[in-house]
Amino acid sequence: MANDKSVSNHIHCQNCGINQLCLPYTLDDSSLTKLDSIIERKRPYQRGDVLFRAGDPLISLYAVRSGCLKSYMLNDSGEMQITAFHLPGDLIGFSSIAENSYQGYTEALETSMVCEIPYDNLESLSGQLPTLRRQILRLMSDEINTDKRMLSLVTSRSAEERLATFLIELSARFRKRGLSSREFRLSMTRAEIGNYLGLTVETVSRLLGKFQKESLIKVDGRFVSLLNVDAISSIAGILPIPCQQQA
Amino acid sequence: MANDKSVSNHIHCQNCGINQLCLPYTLDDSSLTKLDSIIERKRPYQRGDVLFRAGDPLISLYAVRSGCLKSYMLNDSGEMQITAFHLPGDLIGFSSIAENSYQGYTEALETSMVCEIPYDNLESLSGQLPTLRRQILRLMSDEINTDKRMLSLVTSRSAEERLATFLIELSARFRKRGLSSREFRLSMTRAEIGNYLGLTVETVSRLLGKFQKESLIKVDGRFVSLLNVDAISSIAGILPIPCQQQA
DNA sequence: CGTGCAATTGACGTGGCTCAAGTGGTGTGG
DNA sequence: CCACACCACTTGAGCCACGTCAATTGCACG
Repeated sequence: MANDKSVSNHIHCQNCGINQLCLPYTLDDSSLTKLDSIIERKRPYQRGDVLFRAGDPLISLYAVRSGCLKSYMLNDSGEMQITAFHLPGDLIGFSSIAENSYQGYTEALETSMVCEIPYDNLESLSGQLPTLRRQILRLMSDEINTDKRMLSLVTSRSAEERLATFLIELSARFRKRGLSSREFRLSMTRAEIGNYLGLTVETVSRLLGKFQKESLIKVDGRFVSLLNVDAISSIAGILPIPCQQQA
Repeated sequence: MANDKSVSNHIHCQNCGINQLCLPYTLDDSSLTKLDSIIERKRPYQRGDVLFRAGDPLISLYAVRSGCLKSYMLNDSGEMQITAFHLPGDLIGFSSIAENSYQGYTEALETSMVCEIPYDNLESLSGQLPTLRRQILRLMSDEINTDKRMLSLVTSRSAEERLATFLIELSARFRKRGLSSREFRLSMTRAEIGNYLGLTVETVSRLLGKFQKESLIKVDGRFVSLLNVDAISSIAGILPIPCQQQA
């Protein structure tokens, strides 16, 4: 409990299985060593543990090594709005740079390992390493893109389309990480999925049931198998016959 | 029509009225001169003119000098989803860095002047100028933040709350630019507002009428006056008594 | 003066929310 | 080992905010 110093000194970016999804991508050995030297690795976070809260001064960005976390904001009425689920390789905290303080909360959904990257060190290191600088920009740009696509999803698509998109994108993220894209375990509750997609728990539950009845997926609690990826994709808006309706 | 070379050589970042909202913020004179030297300024864009299209290779970021523009994406069915309205000082194109190609469309809503900032030049210049580098990160971080707040707005707030928030935020952006925050002209149509907020034209029109009937605003075509900013803010969710409901 | 788009307004339909009840799994304490 | 509490999840019934469809008006432009 009191032990808060770095553990697992044998873990380094150099031998991290997901480094090509993370900051190290494209870095040469010497740059990688420099980056590795500023990163701190701590004990795992347990379900419900909070990495940071809105208003806390920005100290570090976080890179997910293992597990799953959620980021959320609280509005003026204290209601939670989940803005992202984080998987291994994801970087957390970009939204906090502008104000130099965290703009929301990040919390572990299950036992998770994260790397802490002191922001000031990263900032000055990026001055020396052009590839690191470019990778930071790439990752931030990517987050902007993801947010815009998410915006498009929730402003104009039906509940069914949103959930199908959620499943397909989660599946794709697992594949990128070398995990099964056809069968996986949801780290988040139905309520959290609903909150993220702008739906209620009941709607999420009903739709998962519907998808199962239509043999698109198989659901067993938190475990999901995608039985008909093409059909789910087509519901998600990657339509097979998109321009059939005509003048 | 064919004249595509830089005009208005007398315009420089140094004497630009909105430079403290834009990239130059915090730059010293010598850095400012360097930045200014890589920026190109072209003829104004007219309503409907497109700056870039999804898929075009990323050449430049754009800074708005005057006017108003919209950014949008097209989904697989070809439907437009507006992701941002841009006012003077805004930077456009951050979402395109990751893939090195534009990820959506940007189009002028009215006659607009923009500064074109060749991305490769900006990238290498940012290696020499730490303040410029930090400002880019700040602006990108800010955009991520704005998108997350927008996400929160459309996933969980009612039509009335969304429109009120839209009016309040637009008002705040005008104030920042030294314009009236109480009376302004909308550059976008009702349909564009609705598209942005995830509502239909009809709903936007009805709500503007309702707000007017309640003496919160006065509407005359594209001209809007905010008569009761506090009341609109409170509808927007900046509630006067946010924690009154208790256990 | 006619054409066309933006905006308004009304009538109507419905997707997804709300409320409510019930089930199942899991951890805890007796 | 069981009893109980708690939480995640499911399922049904009813309702309402907002979308859809349609008609009308107003304004700008050629």
